[in-house]
Amino acid sequence: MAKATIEEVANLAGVSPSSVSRSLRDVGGVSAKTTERVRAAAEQLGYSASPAASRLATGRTGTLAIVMPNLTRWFFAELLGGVEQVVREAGLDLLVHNLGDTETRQGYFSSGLLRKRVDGVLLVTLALTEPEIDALMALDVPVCMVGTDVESFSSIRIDDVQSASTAVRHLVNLGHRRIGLISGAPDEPMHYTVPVHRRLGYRAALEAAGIPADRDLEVHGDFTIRGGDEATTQLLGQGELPTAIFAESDEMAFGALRALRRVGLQVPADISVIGFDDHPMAEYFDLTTISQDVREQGRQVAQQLVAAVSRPDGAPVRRLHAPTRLVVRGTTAVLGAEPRRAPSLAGNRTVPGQGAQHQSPDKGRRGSGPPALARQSATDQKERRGQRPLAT
Amino acid sequence: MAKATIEEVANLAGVSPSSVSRSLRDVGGVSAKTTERVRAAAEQLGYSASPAASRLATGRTGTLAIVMPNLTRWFFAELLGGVEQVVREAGLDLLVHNLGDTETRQGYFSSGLLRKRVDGVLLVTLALTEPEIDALMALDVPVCMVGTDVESFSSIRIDDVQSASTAVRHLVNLGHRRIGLISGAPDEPMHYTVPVHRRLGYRAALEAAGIPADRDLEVHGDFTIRGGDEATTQLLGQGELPTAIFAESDEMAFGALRALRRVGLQVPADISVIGFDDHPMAEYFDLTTISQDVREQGRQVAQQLVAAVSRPDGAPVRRLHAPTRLVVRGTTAVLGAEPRRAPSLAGNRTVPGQGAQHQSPDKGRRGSGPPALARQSATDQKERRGQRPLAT
DNA sequence: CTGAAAGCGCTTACAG
DNA sequence: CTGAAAGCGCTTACAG
Repeated sequence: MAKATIEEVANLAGVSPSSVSRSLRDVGGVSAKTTERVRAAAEQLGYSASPAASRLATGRTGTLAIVMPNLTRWFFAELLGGVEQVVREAGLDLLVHNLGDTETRQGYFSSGLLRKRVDGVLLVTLALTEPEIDALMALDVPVCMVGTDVESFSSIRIDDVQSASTAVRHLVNLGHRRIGLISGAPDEPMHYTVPVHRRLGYRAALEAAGIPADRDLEVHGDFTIRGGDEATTQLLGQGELPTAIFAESDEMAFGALRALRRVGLQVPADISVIGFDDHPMAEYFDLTTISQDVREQGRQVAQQLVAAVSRPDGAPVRRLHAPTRLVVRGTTAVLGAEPRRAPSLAGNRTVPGQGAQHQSPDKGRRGSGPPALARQSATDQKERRGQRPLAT
Repeated sequence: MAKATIEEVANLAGVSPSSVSRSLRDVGGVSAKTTERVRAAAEQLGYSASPAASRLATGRTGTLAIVMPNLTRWFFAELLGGVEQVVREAGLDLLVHNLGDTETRQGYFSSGLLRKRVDGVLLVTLALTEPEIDALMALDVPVCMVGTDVESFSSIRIDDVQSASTAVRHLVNLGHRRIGLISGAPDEPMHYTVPVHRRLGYRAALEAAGIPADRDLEVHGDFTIRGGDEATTQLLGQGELPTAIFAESDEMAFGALRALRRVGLQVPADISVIGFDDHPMAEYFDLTTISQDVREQGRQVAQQLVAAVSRPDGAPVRRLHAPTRLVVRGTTAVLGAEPRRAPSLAGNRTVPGQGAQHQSPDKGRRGSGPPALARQSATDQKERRGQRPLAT
């Protein structure tokens, strides 16, 4: 029953397969009466067209692929959630490919694993090499990217440089001048651009504030909790302590908080910490951070790809910037301020992190909390003034 | 070039399409010389067979689908990681379907979204209704399940009842008798069985210890941090305090820790907390918990499905049990023991949680830490003796 | 070992 | 509006 063919439906309805095909796809050119009869017959037989046969006949696969370097880390899982939703609602299939290790990536794009198999490809935080770009273009289908971009393809990404600058400027505005950086691994095989850009933002903000660079304050944390912990320990082990730390990801910031607690340093009384991402646990730790709506980025890039796929003439290359915003919580404070206050679970204040090209309609998680406390102070004012983008 | 057909390859190699097809698929019955010529021609043209055409001709799609109620929560992302790896290595495509909301689930299985589209289906923590089971069987392809099971399909799952009992027994063995339960939502639309089973295990362990049930000690936490926080607050607001809490997930345990800290209760000096899952953050919080290797479960069930798919005669139904183990960290202690020790980051002791049917070969994350400290004590001894499974 | 031919189940000009 | 026919690009008995 589940295996009914178009011919069986045609026989039952007393029409030709052509009419069945036309009726079921709503392409018009069929009388209402025929359509009705076909619908009934199809329903009765539980018929749905064989995707393989349709694909062969039309040349369109009705399938998109998302290619990611990781499936389990928060960013990637969240992004996948947004993408899947849009793709499903568009009635397309979504293939998931994980390029977790270098071997898998090696030759992946030229291997023909995608060839003739998908109508469009979504690349996530992959910095492409020239041969990889060529192989993708040879696929002759729309390609969109998240988190990175190249000349030929559409993309969506946050401005990592600006956003990192905003984070560091927040610390500077609080009076900090000795600010440590915990960066992701700079030389790993996937060529992530994120650590490079966030470091640039860090340095730019320092320079703009007239603070001389000190390479001893830049340590590596591998984007993990453990890495952040170890990097912080390294930071604390060398000469004069920093009064603030910027971690390029919240997970590294968590590690930093642990390392600081272990040696008895109070946050933010002794040292301020700011992260990046607004990971679900960031609120738990009352962590000041740069927030980005990853799920929304997934939705938007998926919409873009879905639209591109249905255009016979190639879609124009569009480069979207997703907004970020500074979320001030309890782990940052004025340099040398009075001892710690009681930890506050509510009361996040949010400030736009950069020129927002569009505003996310989804405020879900945050919106469900208690109303923000009004914590106005001179510090806040200073912070707000500091929000003008740096000329980078 | 990427669009070469089998005919073009045949022409270039000077053979028939039949020979090309046979050569490229290694089915034998072709001379070495022909194979060689075909390989060269295919390579030169960058040829790979059109999946749509192959599928139509063979009736096999080379595709598996994984159907999940959620993509972003840790458990699901981790499982997907394990599944994707095995499926990719088997040379099959993986389609991801998210049944996040009730509407999407409504009619999903009968909708024909899977029909003629996949060679096998993986269902994750979905408690199926009878109509859903029927619709799946009508698909006439192998179906495997994770976390739940039904008569007709193969599955892998941990023993939630036994494992929850192990958790509560751990508390009982430490002298606790007034033990609160933070359970997941019992009546949500997805019909998760996990909260039901873990609650059964909780009650069974209490009963086996001769501790009378007290329904006031059972509260709901929605499987989220916030839910765990609120549930704990509820628990603290009613009469005599519990001396220990079992949270049915680590995330709810995190929420509990936060609520306890907020009211100034010391863990474990004033109150013990045990979670469930061994979430990546559990180690961070030094949380005693029940550990399961979710990625390995994904690998195993994927292997099972891959094997079933390649068997023309249906594969036998097999029900695997994945092991769990009690991981004793710093949030549980003997009732009324001396005040808190310094928090320890290393030094987890692990004890088998239940009769392990197979042993996970992957000890990755845990193995990379510092060597375990020897923290032998009377408590440990008691705990070890307590590991015999309850007759549930 | 090799190839001609039929067939998989659709879609889509084309003719009426 | 409707249908016969060709074609999408493979695979696989079948005959040699």
